[in-house]
Amino acid sequence: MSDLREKIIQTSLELFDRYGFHGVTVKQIVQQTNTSKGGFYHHFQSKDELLFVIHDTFITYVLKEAQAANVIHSSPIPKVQAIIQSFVQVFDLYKPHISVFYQESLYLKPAYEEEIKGKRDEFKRMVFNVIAEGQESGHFRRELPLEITGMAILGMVNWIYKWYRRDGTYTIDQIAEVFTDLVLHFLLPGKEDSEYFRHMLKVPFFYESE
Amino acid sequence: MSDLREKIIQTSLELFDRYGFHGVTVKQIVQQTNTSKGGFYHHFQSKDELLFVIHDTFITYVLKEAQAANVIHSSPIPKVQAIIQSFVQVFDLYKPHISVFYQESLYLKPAYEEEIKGKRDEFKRMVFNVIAEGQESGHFRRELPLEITGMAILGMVNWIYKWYRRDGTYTIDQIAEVFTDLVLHFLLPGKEDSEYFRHMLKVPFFYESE
DNA sequence: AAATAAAGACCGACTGGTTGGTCTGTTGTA
DNA sequence: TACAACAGACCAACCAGTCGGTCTTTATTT
Repeated sequence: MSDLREKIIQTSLELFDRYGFHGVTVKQIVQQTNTSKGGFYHHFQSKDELLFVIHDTFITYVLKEAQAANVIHSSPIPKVQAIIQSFVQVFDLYKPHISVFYQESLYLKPAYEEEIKGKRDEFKRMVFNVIAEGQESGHFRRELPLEITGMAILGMVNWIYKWYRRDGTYTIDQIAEVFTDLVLHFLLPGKEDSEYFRHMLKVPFFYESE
Repeated sequence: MSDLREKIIQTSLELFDRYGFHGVTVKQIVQQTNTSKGGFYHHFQSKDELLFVIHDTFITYVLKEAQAANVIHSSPIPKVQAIIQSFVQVFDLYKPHISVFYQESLYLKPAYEEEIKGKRDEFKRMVFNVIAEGQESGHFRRELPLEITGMAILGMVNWIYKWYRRDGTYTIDQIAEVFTDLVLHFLLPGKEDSEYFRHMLKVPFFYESE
């Protein structure tokens, strides 16, 4: 495959990450890449297609990782660990992709958007399934509403793109460890929750009273 | 104060929420609002100022709420409860504002950006402080790295704007209850952690071995 | 109270600069 | 010779913002 194509993607990624998709012109991209409009449009049908390609390479990768983690393990607990682990680590590998993914997905043309949405939903479904399995098998707290708990997990991980820096205090692996710890702490049933309930004004709605 | 100004903001909010800041032209805004370019630019210096106003009304509100919650309670646990509660509820009140806030903040002009950043950082600092207090007083697990834990909480809550719908399965109050439960479950030391550690491959780096 | 002045609110045709994309080439190479 | 890879001048569309002007409300003077 062409060398220029990859170079254009890399350059665009850096520019989009800093200035946003709409803050970068095709002219800027080709100048920064040392090529021309002709070069650009030889490899991409449009600026929108470039946006799609960036989205797609990222979500495809994440999906594959999750599927792998899902197959390797059988018990819900290691599954959750593996999925969170690999999911968090993606933010080190694909940070610029991810920024674009979450900031600019609104601007994907309908045809592109549909394809991305399909893969994104499949990933979400996988995460939810693992939690549901754990609840059914009794490993995880049954009283937790699946939807809310699942989105809480996706949220805390996804948000990483807003604050993670390679030269920050903690490595991506350390972050993954802490996140796994946090998630397991609220998923696993813990003894009597007396200490917890003592500080609550009322019993939360989702606790089965029986 | 003028009625038109508010009407413009409301219309813009709906349009930005659906099509993004760059997907909406001033012309569209004034047509949808039944006014004119003149009407628009009489109330706003620029399209960018409108973007700033939306950012500012939201973050100012959140900050005030957090400060109130901070003052009312003295013990860390009710503080955390109150802050999460009010923070989550904001997503019902200000959903479109928040979408714009997180999707388009990249496009704020430097002067505007600085002002927003100041308030946003102050809010973040407050959340972190509450956790730190709880750790010092022994209410919360000391081994958790403040930075990562804090960002996990901010992440799970902030992400709500991506999935919350008023006509969804759960009300915003129910979501707030579950989130409070999740957070307290990973903050509070409770359960001896044997059940948890049994499933870990190794002791996480942040556990003080003492 | 009437007349007049001044200020504020709003209108909409117009513009200057920008931008994604095109098109006609040119170069290298198999 | 044929074709892919790239160059770069060019264009039509679009868009934020302007500006001279109108209408309405408020303030000031007579």
